[in-house]
Amino acid sequence: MLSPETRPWTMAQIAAEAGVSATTVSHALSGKRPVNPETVARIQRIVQEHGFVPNSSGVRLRSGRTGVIGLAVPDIAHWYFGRIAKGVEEIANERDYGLVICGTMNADPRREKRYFNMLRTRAIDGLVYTTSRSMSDLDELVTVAQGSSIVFADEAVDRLPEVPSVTTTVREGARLVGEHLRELGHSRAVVIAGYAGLRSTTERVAAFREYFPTALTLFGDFEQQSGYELMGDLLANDVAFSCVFAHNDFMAIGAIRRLREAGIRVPEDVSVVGFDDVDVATIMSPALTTVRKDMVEIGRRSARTLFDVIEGEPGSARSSVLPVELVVRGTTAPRRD
Amino acid sequence: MLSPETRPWTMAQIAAEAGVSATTVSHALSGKRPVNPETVARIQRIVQEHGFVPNSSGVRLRSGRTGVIGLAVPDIAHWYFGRIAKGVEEIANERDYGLVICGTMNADPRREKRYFNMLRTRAIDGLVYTTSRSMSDLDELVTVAQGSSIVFADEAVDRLPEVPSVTTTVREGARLVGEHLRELGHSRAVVIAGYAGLRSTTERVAAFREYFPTALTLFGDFEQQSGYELMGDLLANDVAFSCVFAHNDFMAIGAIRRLREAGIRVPEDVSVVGFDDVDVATIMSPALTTVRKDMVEIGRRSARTLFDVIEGEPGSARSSVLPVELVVRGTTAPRRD
DNA sequence: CTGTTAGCGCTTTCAG
DNA sequence: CTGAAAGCGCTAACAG
Repeated sequence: MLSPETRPWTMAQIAAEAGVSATTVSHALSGKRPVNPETVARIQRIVQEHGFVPNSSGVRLRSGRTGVIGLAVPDIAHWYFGRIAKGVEEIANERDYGLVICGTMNADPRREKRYFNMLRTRAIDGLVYTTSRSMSDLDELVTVAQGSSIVFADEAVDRLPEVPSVTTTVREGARLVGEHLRELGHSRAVVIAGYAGLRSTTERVAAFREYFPTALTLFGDFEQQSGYELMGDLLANDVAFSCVFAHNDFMAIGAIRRLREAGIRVPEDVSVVGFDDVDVATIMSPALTTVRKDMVEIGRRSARTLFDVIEGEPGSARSSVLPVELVVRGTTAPRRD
Repeated sequence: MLSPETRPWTMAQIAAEAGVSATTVSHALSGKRPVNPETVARIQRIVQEHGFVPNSSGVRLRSGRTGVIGLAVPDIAHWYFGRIAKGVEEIANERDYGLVICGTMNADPRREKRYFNMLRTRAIDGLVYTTSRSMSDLDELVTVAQGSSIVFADEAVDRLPEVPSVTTTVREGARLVGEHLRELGHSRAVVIAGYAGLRSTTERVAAFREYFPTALTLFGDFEQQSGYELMGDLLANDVAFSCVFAHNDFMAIGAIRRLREAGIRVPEDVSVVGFDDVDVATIMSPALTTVRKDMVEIGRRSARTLFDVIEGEPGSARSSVLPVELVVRGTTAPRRD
């Protein structure tokens, strides 16, 4: 770019310069076999001088490994997946792996094909896969999963039970919410749920029903707007309720906005609980009662599990389920008639 | 992983199976030279059957290109850098490039070394570099920048004027803020600025001074907490002001929180303006008056510029400066005595 | 239309 | 302690 043609030095050139063979340079740098200290010193000097670093394509072809893992997320700009990415990146970096991010744009098939191919072409050694909705091309994933290193983060895929996953106790989270609202004296609840196709949605709906068996359940898309609109529908239809369980904080925030516009106070008239514990939950006023999921930890754990798959004893990679925690803040209050 | 040893097929094996040479397989797949249609068909079939895809390490070693670009960001989980990443990813994907994300953890030297090395080892073809503070190891960057493809996103580096950058008209943004507050009748302002070492900070401070020449300026770190604390200092010292210009929305939000705790109303008693226009700015109430920067577009433009550097005519890559826009919402109001 | 050869840059036998 | 040679998987020149 700046200098027109700065072809980097090759090991052979360094070797020539040092008056030794490439083999010796290789070993001097890796320490994988004894080399005369003087020779090492000389090589080091020349390496320093030219800023030589072994070309990674050569190393990769030779070793059959890339030193890179992939992370597939629907949208990297999303708070939720950003946190996961942070955790994955942290561990990858620790292990001296690179991380390539594949945005799936909410399951755009062309995009998905692309990172499946990265696995197939051995451009990456493994993949952490996340999704916020049901897969567009599950069949292809099933094929690719054979003989590849994959870990599902946050959401497992039912059809692939053998693939390790890192999930959370969402069922327990929903129970905590139900219990909390019951203790506050509420008896009529509505649920603004996540995607209908996700296991985590089904589980939460079922668990919440243990406390509110007849709770009306509407399915949204995890975006604020959908919480807003679904709440609008509820109000337009005169549904009677004194509390809302939203399957994530963004939808909860949207629902609260809609309630306020209708002159309904939160938490005085209606209690609202979210899920995930986004940053905003503490900023808003009143602060949002929610269920905390440690997204960064999900990322970390997923990456570690992936490395178990890649480097560990066969079968050493185990699925794990991380705990969640109810955080009671200001959007829930005792029922008032 | 699942199947114990599924070594992928090599081109040579496919060739043997098809009764042709590897060369022919290569050309049949790439179309770079005519191949007998029947032969092509046969090869296609075998390729399909075994799910063959050319090993990328081989291709890379041969071609000298990796088909991957890097993105260095302080923290991928941060709203700001997530947006940039989204834009970069979008364009990379469009060009069939992979994107590796390098978290610099706010300029951790070990981390920075790591992705500089990726450039050096030719593990990536180019790098989009962002920073939120002054560089930890500018000298190393200067060295690496020689003969490598780099683009600075969002913040240019003064010592490297030849490196293309994509920035915004922050100066103009600060002027708009000054003008707006003047028009509302304010005469005493304080500034909660960004890192002192950044050009964008200096520029904004200077531009705002055109309207409020004596505005007290405190430097923060772009985090909410710092806006909160700096506002605390201002209050503790009885500084007289009726409006605040914060260099980003998070600090603005922190400052507002602190003002409220002190019983000072926004915007009735004090007007507050942020910068960037984060999602939360619209959610909070009153909604935040701020200056909108299109972060995703910065990402896109940076990636395009990087591809100009990598693939374009030498010298075809140009720095660009994107516009910003004042968004007047609810946290600013006419001065009241 | 097709094959042979060579070589990208590296590491690892095997042989001194 | 060191080197020569082979080969990872692919493709471009050079022959047919």
